[in-house]
Amino acid sequence: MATIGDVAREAGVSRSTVSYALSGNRPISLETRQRIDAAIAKLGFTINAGARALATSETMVIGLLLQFHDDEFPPAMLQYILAVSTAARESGYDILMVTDSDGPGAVKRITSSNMVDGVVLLDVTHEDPRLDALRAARQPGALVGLPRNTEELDVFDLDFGEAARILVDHLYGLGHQQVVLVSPPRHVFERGGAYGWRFRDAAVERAARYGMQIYPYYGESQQPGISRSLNAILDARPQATALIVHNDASIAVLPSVLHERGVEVPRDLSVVSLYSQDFGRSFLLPYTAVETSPDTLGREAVQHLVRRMSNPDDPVVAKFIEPVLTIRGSTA
Amino acid sequence: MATIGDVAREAGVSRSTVSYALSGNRPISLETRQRIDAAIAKLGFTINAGARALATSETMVIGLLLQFHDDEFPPAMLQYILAVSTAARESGYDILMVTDSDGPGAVKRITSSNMVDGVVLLDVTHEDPRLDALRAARQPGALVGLPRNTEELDVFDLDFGEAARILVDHLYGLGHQQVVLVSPPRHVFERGGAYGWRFRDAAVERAARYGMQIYPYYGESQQPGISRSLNAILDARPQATALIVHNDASIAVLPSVLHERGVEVPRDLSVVSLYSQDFGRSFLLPYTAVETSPDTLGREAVQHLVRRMSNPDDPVVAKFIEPVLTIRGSTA
DNA sequence: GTTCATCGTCGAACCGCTTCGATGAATGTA
DNA sequence: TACATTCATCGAAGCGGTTCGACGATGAAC
Repeated sequence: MATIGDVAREAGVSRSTVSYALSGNRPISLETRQRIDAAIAKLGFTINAGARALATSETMVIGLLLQFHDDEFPPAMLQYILAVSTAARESGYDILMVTDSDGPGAVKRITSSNMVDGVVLLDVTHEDPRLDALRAARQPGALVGLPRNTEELDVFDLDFGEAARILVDHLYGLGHQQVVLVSPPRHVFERGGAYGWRFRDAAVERAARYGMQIYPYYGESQQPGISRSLNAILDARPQATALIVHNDASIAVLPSVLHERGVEVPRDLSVVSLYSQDFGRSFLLPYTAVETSPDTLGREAVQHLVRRMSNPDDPVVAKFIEPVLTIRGSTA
Repeated sequence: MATIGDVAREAGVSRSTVSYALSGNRPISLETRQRIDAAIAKLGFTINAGARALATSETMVIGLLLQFHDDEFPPAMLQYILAVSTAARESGYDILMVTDSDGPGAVKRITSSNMVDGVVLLDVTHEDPRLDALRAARQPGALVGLPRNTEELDVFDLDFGEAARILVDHLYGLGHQQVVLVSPPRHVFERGGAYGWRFRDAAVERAARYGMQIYPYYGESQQPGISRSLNAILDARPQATALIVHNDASIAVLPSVLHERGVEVPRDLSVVSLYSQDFGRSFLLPYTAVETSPDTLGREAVQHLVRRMSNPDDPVVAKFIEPVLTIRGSTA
């Protein structure tokens, strides 16, 4: 493999000159630059990323930390992964994807060994054990999901409270008085997935203000439990005229459950939910829903992370992206 | 950040001694080792991965190359990603996940800059343009998916031909004579996704041998086209008594399509397919199917890759994992 | 015709770690 | 007692880059 030294020799200049030509950090005469370019082409030289990282203390790699919990619906996660990866590449970074079950250990490992310049944490919980490790790290981080303590950390999430209010308002506007809410599985709440209660509490509060009846339930995450629980919920509340589903796994199977029950939307039941456009397309979900925008979220997280790498002392940001309602005609 | 030099000073030994203590490459006296351990603990030293990589020419990182095509069903891909990531970590490697739309460029970039010790290519096509880049690389690669030319390359895939034969045999054994086959979308074939025709050709050949009628169709990859095409296919072949679905997107929506048509499985129609257990669980698929084993495949690919890194001259391997039929009672 | 910048280039030091060869001490052998 | 081994450690060189300070050559300013 050709090194910068080989290029230098071939071009008849010093190594530092080649380096400057490569980085553009100092002026180089046109003629020298051309000789260097020719040498690079001739030798097929590519800069050694590791050596550059050692010299510059910049790896141009971002760590992406995620875990697959049993209580989560994998397809939903993929959209974040892809968004982060794409956004990173646009900023010149590569992605080191880490799925260790030991989250804090993984954060520690990749930060303290200097494998990455920064870290994106997906699916952050209320008391996320990874955060201490992240705070102790030299590298900055960006969180997707809202922890209890956001000190020193940049967080990005959907405004679930507002999402809930938008959906409740929408149903209230149509005259619904009895509403069932399907939340994420109980286990998500226990784990500290704050989006669960942020949404639920806001929905309950808003419904109460309107004098609506709202009946919250936990969903399930694995078949056949998902269908079973949906059926049980619907059986339990026959008088409800609307359903709010805040759970990817449940919404994905809802069409077949409703079909099986002979329930027609929106004639017999109005349905609203939260999911991304892509997710809805994969599963043919025809419901009026708040867009969860994993692509925007992933991209924002990466962009802010990259910015913070160069400006470590910028004020911390907490960005809650605004939920947008997409009307798909599943309410009446 | 503490370096190995700091540790050496703290422990009162030379840097090389610390290095040997860390790697175990030379004997170190118990007493010295303890002093070094104490120093490491006191300073919170972690080895710098970049520097080590530069010195050893081993990054302990594996590149994972994948792309999301519009004609693919994203949830299926995730299982491979997870399997590769987990297996890699078990062997002490991290994963650099690259989703560039320019596949060959991505391979070139991460290999020639020495960012990785090896590469796993997912979803390899018949004439995959990434293979030339891979062959030109110093690092070995492992392919998931079967290209036309496997020279110099280790490949891993399901034995799709055998899978087709197993399914056809199964249907034939039950007395079916008219069978509809839903293949991957046409676009997958055009792109060179060989699993499409490997399966189809074997199924057709086998059916012919038995004197069965088999009607192959392309599926679709995006809703609402998936449901529409399934309906069109079923309309076109009312006399068929069995359905073979070789397409993740189609099988995922099949339950609701059949339900909508009032078709009961297996009373009105027998259905067999190919998908992994996890996939089936996410989507509650009740069909007798061949297990696609993405976890086995991903793990095998990584393990062989790791082996090849240390033994570059081992003979090339092409491993086709044996399809296993899981009976779920969707045939009669 | 000096003096000063500016431009383009070079050499050397450094980033943090590994590894080779050398060295001195301890041990075993004749 | 002398010599050969083995053990534990050290110093220096090297991995492939970047960057700082210096320096000669130009050209501009006075």
